[in-house]
Amino acid sequence: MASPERIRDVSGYQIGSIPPFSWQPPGFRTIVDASLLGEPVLAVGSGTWGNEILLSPADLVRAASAQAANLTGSDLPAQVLPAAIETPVQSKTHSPAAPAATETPAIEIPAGMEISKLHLHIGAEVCVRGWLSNKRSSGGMVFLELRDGSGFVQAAVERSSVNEECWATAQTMTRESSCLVRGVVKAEERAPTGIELNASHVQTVQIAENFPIGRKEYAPDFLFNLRHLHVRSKQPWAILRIRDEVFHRFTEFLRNDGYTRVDTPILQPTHCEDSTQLFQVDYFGDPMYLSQSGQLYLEALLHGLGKVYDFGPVFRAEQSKTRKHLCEFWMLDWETPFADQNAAEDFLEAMIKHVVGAVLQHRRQELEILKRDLTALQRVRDTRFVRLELRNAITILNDKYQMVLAGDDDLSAEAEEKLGEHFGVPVFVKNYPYSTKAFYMKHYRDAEGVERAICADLIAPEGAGEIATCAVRESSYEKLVGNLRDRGQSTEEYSWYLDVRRYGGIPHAGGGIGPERIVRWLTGIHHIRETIPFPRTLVRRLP
RNA sequence: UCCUCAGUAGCUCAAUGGCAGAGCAUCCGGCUGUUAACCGGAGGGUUGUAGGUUCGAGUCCUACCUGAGGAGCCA
Repeated sequence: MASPERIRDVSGYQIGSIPPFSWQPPGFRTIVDASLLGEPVLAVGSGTWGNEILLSPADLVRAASAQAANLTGSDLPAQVLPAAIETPVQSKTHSPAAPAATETPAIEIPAGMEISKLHLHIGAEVCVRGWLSNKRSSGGMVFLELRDGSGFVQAAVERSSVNEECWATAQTMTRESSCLVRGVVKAEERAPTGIELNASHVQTVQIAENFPIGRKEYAPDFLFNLRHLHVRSKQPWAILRIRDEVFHRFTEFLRNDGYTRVDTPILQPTHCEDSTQLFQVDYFGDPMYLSQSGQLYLEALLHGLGKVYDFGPVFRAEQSKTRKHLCEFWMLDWETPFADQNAAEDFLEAMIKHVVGAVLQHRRQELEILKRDLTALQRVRDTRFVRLELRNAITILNDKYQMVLAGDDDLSAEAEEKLGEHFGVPVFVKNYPYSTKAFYMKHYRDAEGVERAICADLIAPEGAGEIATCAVRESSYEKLVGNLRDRGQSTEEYSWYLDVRRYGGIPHAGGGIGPERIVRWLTGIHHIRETIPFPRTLVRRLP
């Protein structure tokens, strides 16, 4: 099989590129030889954009190999191909009536090139398919700032180098119109991204109406009312791409470590946490509740599948109105058999570092758009997290930050911020009083007679606050029953959960992560509602 | 749920109790290297709602609505 370098040398194209059909490198003119005609991924199109051929990376490898064997001298395929293979042209609408103004017109869709890959094709003629995110003009020049989801690029349209129709299109195209722009890719330091498309052909797919969001600062309420349109802007783009990276890298880490993803029910008959408020729904006449955590189900699954995690939306009807709370958010719970608290903390730390490292590596452009301080994230990636007993954390806060906290007070938002500021890396605050924690946590009586849960909250720096939590679960049937009774809870409601302890119970530990809080922290974004495509908060239910 | 603040053009904001203003956006015109381009012109108003004080209220008072920030709770 040919190496990527070999393919590039022979063809002048990198793996993954989409050479136009008319392209004919020396000694390689019949790239599509007879042996390739049978490949289903091969597609040739002919339309206003010229004859074009789409090749997958695998095709390129095969093509380069084939060239070495038998390409020389054969020129049959050039005549055979267009008739032999169907064109990838979108079928036209059959409606005899003229389309309404807002209807997307039937057009021939040319092969396109993602903006994020343009830098690999300097000098090539390509077609960018996307939207006009902004437009600037200067006499005989129009600069089209294009967006296709993968990135942003500026196309320069010069009056003297396009036809009348394309010039008129470029001049009159409105912001957010969908369009096809063909041109030669070139390095251009005057362009915002250093790369520019020298446009030869401009065509609109649909002219956009006057877009309600301009290029300026707006109040949050205005933007969230238009969230369905705001997601086209650069800041949401950067945040949601970092969100994607975070979500992906968590599941990647867990899978690589042998964890099985198991999904827990969203409709649940009981509370998982005993403190938070639930959304109630009517379930064929009976009350059910939207999940606030899959934790209890995950513990049952652990006894069948070993290392497990779940990842999905959860719902809390708390009257919380802060920049750290959503009513609908995603939660990742994991559970590890035969693990103790130290193992849970080490695992959580490794997982967070994996995610932070991946975001630094793969989402650099997005972090720069958000003007994020990278050194703070690099320090997190490279430094061991702090581990601290709650009482020691309180001593630090009282001594160094003039706070007045008792030995077993829960940490306030201000206390969390000070703690993050003090260390500059995430801090595990360990062993809270059991009375403030959930009934399923294993607990012990300390030297001063305080009943403490074996647990830790992970507090992130830079004002991010609590981003994750982990704990050892109570594995004794009798003690769990006692925990529920002490709190006045019905053991009948939790009978299935208690049942798990009766058949080969084991010590185990696990935790929960709030990915949106991680995203808020990594992006440095002020409010958590920016970290989810369509936020649900106390005051927001639309769009 | 509690505390604090805000609401004026499509958007961001001005306006001592005395004529309702600017920038951006939109439309028209100009400019062959723009970077939220720039320059010239035009259109655009039930000042959140209801009531009150006053010769006169965007401005003062009361209630309500909406939003923002913070608290508690949590991921």
